[in-house]
Formats: sequence, structure tokens, C-alpha cells
Amino acid sequence: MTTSRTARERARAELTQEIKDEARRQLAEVGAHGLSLRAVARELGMVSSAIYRYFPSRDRLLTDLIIDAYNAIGAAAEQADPGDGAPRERWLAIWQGTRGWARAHPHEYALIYGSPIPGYAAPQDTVVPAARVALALVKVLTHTELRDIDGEVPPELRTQAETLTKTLGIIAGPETVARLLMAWTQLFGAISFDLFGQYVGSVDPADAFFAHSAKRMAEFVGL
Amino acid sequence: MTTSRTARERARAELTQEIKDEARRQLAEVGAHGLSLRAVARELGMVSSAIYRYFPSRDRLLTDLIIDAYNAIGAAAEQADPGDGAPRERWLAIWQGTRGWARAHPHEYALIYGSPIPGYAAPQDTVVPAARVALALVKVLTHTELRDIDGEVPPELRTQAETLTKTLGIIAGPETVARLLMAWTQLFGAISFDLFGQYVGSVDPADAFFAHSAKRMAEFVGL
DNA sequence: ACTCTGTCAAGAGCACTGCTCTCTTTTGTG
DNA sequence: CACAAAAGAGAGCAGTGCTCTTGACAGAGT
Repeated sequence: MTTSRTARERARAELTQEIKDEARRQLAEVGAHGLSLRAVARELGMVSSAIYRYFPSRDRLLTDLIIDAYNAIGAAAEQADPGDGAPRERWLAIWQGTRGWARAHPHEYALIYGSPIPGYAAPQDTVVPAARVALALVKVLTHTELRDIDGEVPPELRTQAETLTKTLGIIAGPETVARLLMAWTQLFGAISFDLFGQYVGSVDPADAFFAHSAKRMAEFVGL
Repeated sequence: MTTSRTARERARAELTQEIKDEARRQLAEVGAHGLSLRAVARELGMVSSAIYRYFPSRDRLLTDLIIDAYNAIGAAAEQADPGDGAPRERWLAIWQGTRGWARAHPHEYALIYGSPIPGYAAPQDTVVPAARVALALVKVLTHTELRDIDGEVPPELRTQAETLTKTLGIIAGPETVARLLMAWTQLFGAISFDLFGQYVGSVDPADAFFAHSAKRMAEFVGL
């Protein structure tokens, strides 16, 4: 069994990777809409039907690219986090790191934070990678003295916040959890608006505005 | 000229409308990805090539649907605004009205606030309709005594804010303008996260969270 | 009343797509 | 070496966006 995973399986793994790489390359050129299995196969010098030995469908290829993209942006966020130092600086670094990846890979970003593509069957495989950026932000707050924030939180939201407190291990009140969710929403809302061209008439180079937002949201959550 | 726009032009206008209506119906079923001109034609009992007398391309049809969608969500926002009464209540009403339309027309929402579809040529025709929701929010703040907010605003952002102040006619400082932009981002970020399934693991019925966000952002901009 | 011109629907056809099937070749193992 | 599993090759199906040509018809000018 250990010896059996030699040439054959390695070749398979490599070709699988090559297919994904080529697909990503085409994604950057023509977008998810125009991604064609036949074109990928053509570029790789193989016949189109051969691709189906590796990916059962175009949607499955896209799903794999989605999972990879979630992991990539999550890794970018984690890598941007210095890990120690002032929590506020860590927070800002994660925001910039996340946006940096998104701007470098706009089509992959659109794949995961744009409209759901197929008959949107986002399977369970995506939920863990999808949470990595949020978890990086949470991690900054876990062992940090937060400015105490009080505020009325309606019962339903309070319940949801308390569930999150348990699963994520945050030591913070419901209002802070709610604000953290808002900050998370703000982060990706700003990136999406920037990449999808919604800021053109108002804050066209959005860099300054994004940096400002990062700071204001840091304060907003009590940092 | 006035008499010449009788039967012929009227028939044309009606058919154009019917095509768009049918396209919208299919959009709700199969999404933008699956929208097919041939299917629209088939459903309307005409041959596919006839559609091209009315829309030069599939992308142009989608662009028209995009403009319609921007106008529809803008109208929903304006209609939700009671027009008088407490500014804070107006603000909350607009938020709810906007989300309400989005939840009622998820695929049309995805069309305008999801990933840019073709070789994303969002023409100039979309920018005015696209601003209607934001303008409805601005309108609430124009003749309102805002809580004064100060804060450091970096020069570049300050310039952008001052430009907006002039074009929109807001009487508020740069920090307030920046916060208004953040609130605008938050509004659509929250709707997108909700519709695109990003909230599933955390705030699954997002109603309470959305209402809470609306209130907090009202305070955030000084309302 | 009668052409004449521009508009329209219809149909065939091109190049492309995702996907499935069958057949052949290659590869690793008993 | 022989055999079975895995991979590639190619044809083919149904569907797509879009273009071109053909024939019918309505509206206007003489």
C-alpha cells in the first residue's frame, strides 16, 4: 500500500494539480463564467474527456477551486497576523492581508464572495475553510483586554451570540460578539464593493477608506 | 412622428418588455448562469434569432436586467422611507426595505451585487440607478441635526469626502461622510452575506442581527 | 392605389460547450 | 509473463450564443 502510491498516484496528483492551476489561470482571464473544461484540456494537451477522470464535472472543479480559494485567503489572513504585539496592530494587519489577497486574486475572490454559481450546492467541505479569516480576527480578541461595551441586544441575537461565544471561545458579551460579526461583514463588504466596482463614483482609490474603516471597526469592537 | 409611433413601435416595446419579463422569470429559476436566450424565445413561442432584433446579445439583455434591478431596489428603498418623522426611524425603514427587496429577488440582487458577470463591462448607464439606495440614506441625513462626530481623517480620504459633500449636498464633516460610506457598505455586506450563505454557521436567521446592525449603524453615523 | 423601403420572423448553419459512451493503450501487480 | 485496473482517445449527443440569408409584411411617398 505504501509502495503502491508511487508513480501512478503521484502522476495523478500532479495532473490534478496541473488541471487546477490551468483552470485558475483561465479563471483570471475569462472569469468563472467562461471557464471551459475543453479549453483547460486543450491547453494541457489532452483530450477533453480525459479531464473527467480527474473531475467528475465542471461544477466539481469549481467547488475544488472554491475550497482552495477559501484556504488561500484564510492563509493570507493568518500570515498577515504578526501573532504578537498590540492587538490593534494585529487586527489592522489581518484586514490589510485579507484585502491584499483579494486584490491579487480578484476572480478567485469573486468565486467565493460573489454570487453563488451553480444551483449553489456549497457543500459542507467549504464551511471550515470559509471560517479561517473570521477565526483569525477572533483569535486577536481572545486573550485581549477589550474595552467594555454594553448595549441592548434582542433575545434572539443574544442566543446566537452566546452560542458563538461557546463554539469560538471568545470571552466577551453579546454586544461585542454582535459587533465582531458586523466588523467581519464590513471587511468583506468593503472588499467586495471595491473589487466589484461599487466604489467608483465615490471613493475610487479605496485604499485610504479601507484603512480608515479597519481602524474605526477596531474601535467599534472595543480594541 | 407622433402618429408614426403607433402599432409598430408599440408592438416592439411590448415584446421587449415580454422578453425581459420572461428572462426575469428564468433568472429566478436558473440564475444568471443558466439564462438562455433560446429558452426565453422558446417560452415566448418565437424563434431564437428573433430575439436578436430586440437585444443584440445575451450580455446586453443582462445589462438591461441589471439596470432594471438597480432601479427596483432603489425604488424599494425610497418607498420604504416614510419621508417624514424621526430620521432614525426613516433610516431603519430604508434598511429593512432594501433587504426586503433583496430577499424577494435574490437572483436579481446577485446580478447587481454579486460578481461582475461578463468581461464586466458595466456601462455608464448603471451608475445613476446604482446610487439610488445610497441617496435615500443620504436624504435622511441632509436636513437632520446630526450628533457631532470628530475623528482623524487622513488627507486623501478627507479630499474624497469633501468631494462627496459637494456633489451630494450633505452638511457634515469628513468623518461623518466616511462613516456613512461604511454604513452603506455594511448594509449591502450584510445583505450579501445573508443571501449568499455566509452567515449559515453563525447567525443563521439573520433577521435579528440585521435589525441590530441597522440600529448600531444609525448611531454610528450620528443619528 | 401602388410601388418601395425598412422591419420583422424564420430557418439553416457555425463554432463552441458539458458530458457520456466505447474502444484502445498504458501501467502496476500477482 | 499474464491479467486487471486505470488512463487516454475519439466519436457522438444535446444544448448554447450568434450570424447569415430568405421571404413576408407594414408604413410612407408619389
